[in-house]
Parts: sequence; structure tokens; C-alpha cells
Amino acid sequence: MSENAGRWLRDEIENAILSNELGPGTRLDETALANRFGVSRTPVREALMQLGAIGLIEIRPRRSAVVVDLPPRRVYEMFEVMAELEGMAGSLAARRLDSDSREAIATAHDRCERSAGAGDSDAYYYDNEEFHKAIYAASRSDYLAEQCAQLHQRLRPYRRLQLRVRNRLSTSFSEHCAIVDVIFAGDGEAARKLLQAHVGVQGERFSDLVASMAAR
Amino acid sequence: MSENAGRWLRDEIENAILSNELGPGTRLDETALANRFGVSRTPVREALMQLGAIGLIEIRPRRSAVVVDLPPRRVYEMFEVMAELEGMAGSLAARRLDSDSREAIATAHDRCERSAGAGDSDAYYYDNEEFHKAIYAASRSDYLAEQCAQLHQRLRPYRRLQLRVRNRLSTSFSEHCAIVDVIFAGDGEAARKLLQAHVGVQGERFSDLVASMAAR
DNA sequence: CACAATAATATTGTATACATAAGCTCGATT
DNA sequence: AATCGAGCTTATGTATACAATATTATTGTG
Repeated sequence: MSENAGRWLRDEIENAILSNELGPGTRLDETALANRFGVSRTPVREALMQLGAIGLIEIRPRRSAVVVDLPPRRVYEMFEVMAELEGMAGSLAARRLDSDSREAIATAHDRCERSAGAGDSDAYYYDNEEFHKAIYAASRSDYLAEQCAQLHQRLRPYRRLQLRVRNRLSTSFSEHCAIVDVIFAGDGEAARKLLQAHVGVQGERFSDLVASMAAR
Repeated sequence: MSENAGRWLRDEIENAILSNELGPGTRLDETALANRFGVSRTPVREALMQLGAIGLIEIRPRRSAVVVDLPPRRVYEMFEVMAELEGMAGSLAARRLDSDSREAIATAHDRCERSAGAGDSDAYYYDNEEFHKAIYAASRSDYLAEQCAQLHQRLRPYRRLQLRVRNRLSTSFSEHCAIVDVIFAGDGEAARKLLQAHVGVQGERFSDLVASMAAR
């Protein structure tokens, strides 16, 4: 239980939200949560305050907290910023690459190749995450890496929908190949452009996203 | 009192930290804070949980919360990301500018000119903030604008130090002039470059920053 | 005089109680 | 039939009590 009910609850509830078990708009009844997790309302409230502070839930005074429902426009804006930060991370990674980071990226890339080849969407989903984290780390900017990882996590539910799109898996992997090439070649600007395009919700990919959100 | 002690306390303590009244490393004794603000420990704890969630304080289980002390390297990384996001906002603003945003930017720019001309550092500090906010808003991306404003606020203590540097005030304003020109001309890439350079801690400006931090 | 072990103290983590505001039911009125 | 309102029910906001742990002080020993 992490020896700390508040922190543990924050993680539990956060996971429940990110895994869509507690979908957007769900009311978060403090007493119900307290019963569900076998604690009093005090640590539940502390967990909720934390989730409210990071924007995962909305805390309305005297009324229940609810899971935030991001409007499509805002999700789009978040992807836009994500693309910019990923591009930045790629650019820095290309310029600052050392042998350790190079190896970490290569390893993650190989794993992606295997799961993409096997057509294993779930495995690829995980390996893809590791691949991107390897690039964040290679940027040598801890703050940037944290911001990227945070946004990545926040957008997880929407990204998962995207992967379902036909051929997205092999398309994604071939984009990875090009990204690895330019990073290993030390070409920061190329890495920035490719990563921006990789993440970006432009053209048809954006309409796919909007369509999958509307279908929900 | 905002009719909500927890929220009110969060703002109070946040201000106390950002204004350096509660400097880095300060222990935050719950009982002491409760007495100081005339409430019980419960809302104090809720405020602390929120500030912990946004990274302003560090919450160490069973030990007091402390105001985080950002290492110079991390401050530098935050400025780096800030520069990227400001550049992005400028780029979008130039491409999406409408007459309302144009007017808001022009107004803020005029105010900066007045305070810079008067050599009023405090007034310029405020007007500068409004100028940048006008650009964020002109980007038409609410999420980006929020992220920029948040980072801007978080870096406030360090930025304030920077403004003290000799000639920074007039230098800053002449940079504003160039920025306004290219945004009004609709040149997104130029706006991105100029804003990145304006915010960025490159060359001598970076050493100024490190020096002022070390002097603390 | 320094240092380690132990006792005393202070602080945090959680539960519970109670006051207060929001929401809801049901009846009355237009 | 629909709408408004009074009273009731439920949930939230805050205070307080108590248990558990960290910190400080004290005492004894080398």
C-alpha cells in the first residue's frame, strides 16, 4: 500500500482514470472511494486534491469532483505541443548523443521491429513508449524528458485509439527507422522535423483522431 | 477567503513561495501554517498536496514538506523549454493573427515602450508579462497559452534576477520591437526565432543567470 | 570531552464528528 | 401539466482526536 494511503490512492485513481475505468465526466464520490479502498475520506481527499492540481480531475467546491472531459480541440492542442516537445527532444538527442543513449535507442528500436513484424499491437504499444522514452532521455534534459513523458501519459487514451487505425502500426515503425537514422547521423533539424510529423496530428491523421473521439 | 480555505491557502502559500518569502529549502510545518492562517491542519494539508503535485514543494512522507530548490541545471533546462514554447506561440500567433489579438499586442507593446523609456524596471516587469501573455493568447491555442503562462510564473524568481542586469531593459524592449514587426508581418518562422532568442539563456545571458543564482 | 543509546518531544498520517451547503422529493399553485 | 418552493437527504469542508514515526534532548559510557 506504499505505506502512505494518500500517495497510493493518487496512483490508483490516476490509473483508473487513464485506463478509462473512470471515464470523462464520472463523479468521484469521496465516501464511495473511501469505502472502495478501505480507508477514510481524509486520504481520498488528499489524492483528489493532487489529481485536481495536475488537471486530471476538476474540483468544484461543494460539488463532487469529476473526471475532466477534454474537448477535441484541446486534445488537438495538446498533441500540437507534444509534437513540438518531441521534436525538441529529438533535436537535442541528435546533437548530444552518446554511446549509452545510442544503445538504448537501438535496443528499443529493435523491440519495436519485432512487435511490429509480429503484428502485436499491444506489444508495439509498449515498445513504442520505451522507444520514445529513450529519445527523451538522450536529450539530456531531465526537465524536457519529464514534460514529454507526462504529456505522453496524459494523451495515452487518445493515442491508443489512433493505433487502431489501419496500417498505423507498420507506418509508425517505418517512421521510427527514419528517425533513428537521422538521430544517429547527428542531424538535429531532421530529427526535429521527423518527430514532429510522427507525433503530429496533421491531415488525415487528425480527422482519424476526431472521428475516433466522436465515436466514443 | 475565497469561501474555500484549501484553495485560498494554496494561493497564499504559492505566492509566498514565488515571492521568495518562503525560499527554497524552507520547511513547511503544518501546524505553524495552520496557526498563521487561522485554520486547522486539514486545509493546510490539502494545499500542500496540491503544491506538491505541481512540483513547487517536495512532500517527504513522515517528514516535513520543503520548498523545492531547483538546481541551476534544471532552471536552465526549464528556460530552454520555455524558449521553445514561446517560439511556438509566436509562430502560431504570426500565422493566426486577427485584429483583436493584433490590437492587444500593440497595446501591451506601447505600455512596454513607456515603462522602458521611463527606466521603470518594476513597471516594465509587469508590462513585459502582459506583452508575452498577449502573444500566448494570439496563438489561439488555450493549452499552449496555459503552459507558457505556467512556466513563465514558475520561472518568475529567476527572470526577475535577469532584469537587473545592466541594459537588459532597453535590450529587451528593442527585441520586442523586432518581434512585433515579424508577427504583424505574418512571418511565423521569424517570430519563432526571435522569441526563442529573446527568452533563451544563451551565451553571456546564461552566465549572467548562473552568476546571479550562485550569488543567492 | 566526544559519542552512542535511550527517553522525551514534536509532527505527521488517518479516522471520525459535526456544521453547512447542494441536490432532491413531493406537494401546492398558476 | 408544468413550475416553483419548502423540507428532507446526502455529500462536502473543516476541526479535532489519536496513533505512529521522526527528531531532539538527555544521560551514561569510553
